[in-house]
Amino acid sequence: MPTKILICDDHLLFLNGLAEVLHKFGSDYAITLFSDSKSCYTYFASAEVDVFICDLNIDERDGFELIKQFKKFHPKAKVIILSAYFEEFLVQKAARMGVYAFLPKETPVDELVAVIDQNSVTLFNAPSIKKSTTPFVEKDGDQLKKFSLSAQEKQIIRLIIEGKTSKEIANALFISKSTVDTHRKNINKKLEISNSSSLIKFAHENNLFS
Amino acid sequence: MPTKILICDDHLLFLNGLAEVLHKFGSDYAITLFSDSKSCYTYFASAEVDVFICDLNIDERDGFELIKQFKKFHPKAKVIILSAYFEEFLVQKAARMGVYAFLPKETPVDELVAVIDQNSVTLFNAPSIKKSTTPFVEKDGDQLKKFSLSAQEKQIIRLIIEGKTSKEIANALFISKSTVDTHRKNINKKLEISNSSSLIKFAHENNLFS
DNA sequence: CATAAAATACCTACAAATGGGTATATACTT
DNA sequence: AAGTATATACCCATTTGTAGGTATTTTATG
Repeated sequence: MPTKILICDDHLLFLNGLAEVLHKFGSDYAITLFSDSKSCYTYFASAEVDVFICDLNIDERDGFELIKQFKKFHPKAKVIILSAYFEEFLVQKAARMGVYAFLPKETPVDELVAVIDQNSVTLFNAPSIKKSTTPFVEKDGDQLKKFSLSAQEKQIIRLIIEGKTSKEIANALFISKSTVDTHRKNINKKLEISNSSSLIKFAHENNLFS
Repeated sequence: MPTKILICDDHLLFLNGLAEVLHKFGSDYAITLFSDSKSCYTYFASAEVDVFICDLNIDERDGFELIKQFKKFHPKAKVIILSAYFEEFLVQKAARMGVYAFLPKETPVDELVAVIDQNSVTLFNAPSIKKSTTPFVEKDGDQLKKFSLSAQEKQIIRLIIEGKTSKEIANALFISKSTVDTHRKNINKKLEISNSSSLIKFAHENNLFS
């Protein structure tokens, strides 16, 4: 009996490519593909699935939400996240949700196949995962410590610098906009500033990013 | 004679998948793969390449730099960027560098194959790219410099970067706040952005000041 | 001179950010 | 056990920014 694999990723080239690669290098797989979360949702509500492979950003939506829904229908299926990002909080959240594996997209094919086929492996300590670099933290601890910004605050600063709005940051971090606003408030208070341009200026002057 | 394609992307699964898919759905291709920029660089310095497909973020490095080096050795080759991001300045920069196509990773396979095989098509107005409406690009590669900012606009950008509010800028320049708002509006329209963080990001990435 | 570009300024409306407060739960430290 | 820090989330009100429109004046350029 083939292993029923469901893959959802809005990057079509990746989606098609992954399917090809799994067919070629994998075992006996029956693979179903979706490039949008909606049709994917309606599918897994009515079909058998052994392994669910998905990205975290599918058509601007929360991949975790999709996984949560998926697990209602297939509590015993393996869920494998293939993500390009390795922020700590993403991995932690995935682990809390009972996700089977959190792998980077630069995972070798044979490793992915092994994760799909084998049942014993623990998957959150894959070698690739250790690369996870958090831009602010390791820098010059001195200058930053006097402002004592928390990890989450730094994370939010980074997203502000990238041009994200509070709403977008909330979605990216899976928290409420209210919480983002609270963090921004605290950040501004700590740094004694009153707008995001000054925040970015501060970040530049303190070499917060490479 | 096969089309010699060189692909560089640090997402191994994507890299392998893309190669498989091109072999299956494409024409006569000779495909070479690299997952890191260094070995890729040494390769294209000594081999023939017709089409160079790459990502913009390869092992934390600037894909543009890699492309620049590539074009020294293969000025006539097609360069195709497959990116997950469509920030305006990225597309602009790519066009200025003479990149042949800037496609999203969610491009259908047949479309990518068409871009590789055909020579007549202009590739910045591929259907997929229209999702991120880019007026410059549709008007051919020439008018890309058309985001020309006036002196006053640059002056205002400078003050925004310094953390000034519109009211403060108005006082500093002895003009009305309404006028400052109008300028900001025009700036955002020209740069196709919608908040000041993105403006600052743009300014830094294009070395407007420094 | 005529025309285009730039700079000026206002109106309306809505979105986003800021700053004050409160509140709960958790985690870590002393 | 008590205190501190952190993360979460909401209330309120105000300020700031964004985006559409229109319109006048100045400047530059062919």
